[in-house]
Amino acid sequence: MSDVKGRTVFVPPRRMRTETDERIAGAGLRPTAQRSVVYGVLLDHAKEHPTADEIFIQAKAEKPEISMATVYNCLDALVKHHLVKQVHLDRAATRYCPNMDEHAHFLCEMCGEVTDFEGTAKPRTSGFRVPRGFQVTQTEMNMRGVCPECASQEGAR
Amino acid sequence: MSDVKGRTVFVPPRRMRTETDERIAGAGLRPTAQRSVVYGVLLDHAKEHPTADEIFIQAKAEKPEISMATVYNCLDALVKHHLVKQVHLDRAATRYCPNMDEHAHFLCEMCGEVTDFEGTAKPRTSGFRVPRGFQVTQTEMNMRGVCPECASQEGAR
DNA sequence: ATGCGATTTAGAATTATTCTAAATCTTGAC
DNA sequence: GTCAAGATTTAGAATAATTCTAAATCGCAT
Repeated sequence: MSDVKGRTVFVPPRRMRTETDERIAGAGLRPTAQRSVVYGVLLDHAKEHPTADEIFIQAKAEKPEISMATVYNCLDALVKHHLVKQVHLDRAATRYCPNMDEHAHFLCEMCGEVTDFEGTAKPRTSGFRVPRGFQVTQTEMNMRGVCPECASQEGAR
Repeated sequence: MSDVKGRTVFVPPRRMRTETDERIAGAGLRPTAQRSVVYGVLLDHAKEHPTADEIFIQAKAEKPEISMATVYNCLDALVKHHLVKQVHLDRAATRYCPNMDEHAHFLCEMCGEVTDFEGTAKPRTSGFRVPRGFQVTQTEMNMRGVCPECASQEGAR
């Protein structure tokens, strides 16, 4: 491993390039190049809550051989290992979210953008009665309405 | 309108048979036979949160000429007029819920059953920060875990 | 070096849903 | 009541997202 002048240079194997691989490995998954790219793309675009399709396009830019099936495989693996959440707000394509802190999702019904709202909802304090015997392992709060950008456009008309 | 003996008999037109039509009309929709059947089926099976497919099968039993497209049309109309809610808990077929009281949905990850949990979650008190400028018109709380039946089966093994 | 299970891949298959265009129904004007 | 106009329904085709399949490839453990 050396450059043209003969000096030894550290060329990190793609698989160790970033923190992504450590997180993938830490979750008990083999950190393959594809998983790394997919997770990386998702982390870079967390705000946008991209769909598999959108992730595929970005991933392809970094790694042209990647296939759609692999994007789905990787996303499934990441979801199973709790690095990523699926977001289902309507019947449109599933969106993916790498923010594992508890938060709500807000869907703007005018522009379709999804925004994270920070906070937590303990089943107990949320205002819902959890009947005896039900074991709740995950809660998810979704809201819909109009985002500030769309609201101001509305007002302007 | 009379029976074989010549006596006058009240044969209610299908469209006025039940309260369903009044509710449909009340929501500003023309109460057609199909809408009535679809809404009726949904009300009768509210607990099961049926899919369009399941509703189609039941509706077909009552009205054999009904088509799948019509079931979708009717459901869309009912949703638009706030008589029915769509439930999207995962990528599986959309489920429909005629319970318009605020409530949470619980999905059992073992058997797939959906259960309603009563309660309310005001966006403000829910524990989530709604940033200034966002207008929230609807909130929905979803939980997942194990239902009592599945939990006891688990324990028994 | 070699074999084995895990992963990736292209493309086919599936599934839920939406679209299309024609037929039918309903309503309101006359 | 009759008729036109618009709404609704219908069968079937089309679409979109996802899953499946079987073969190729990878990468670790021997």
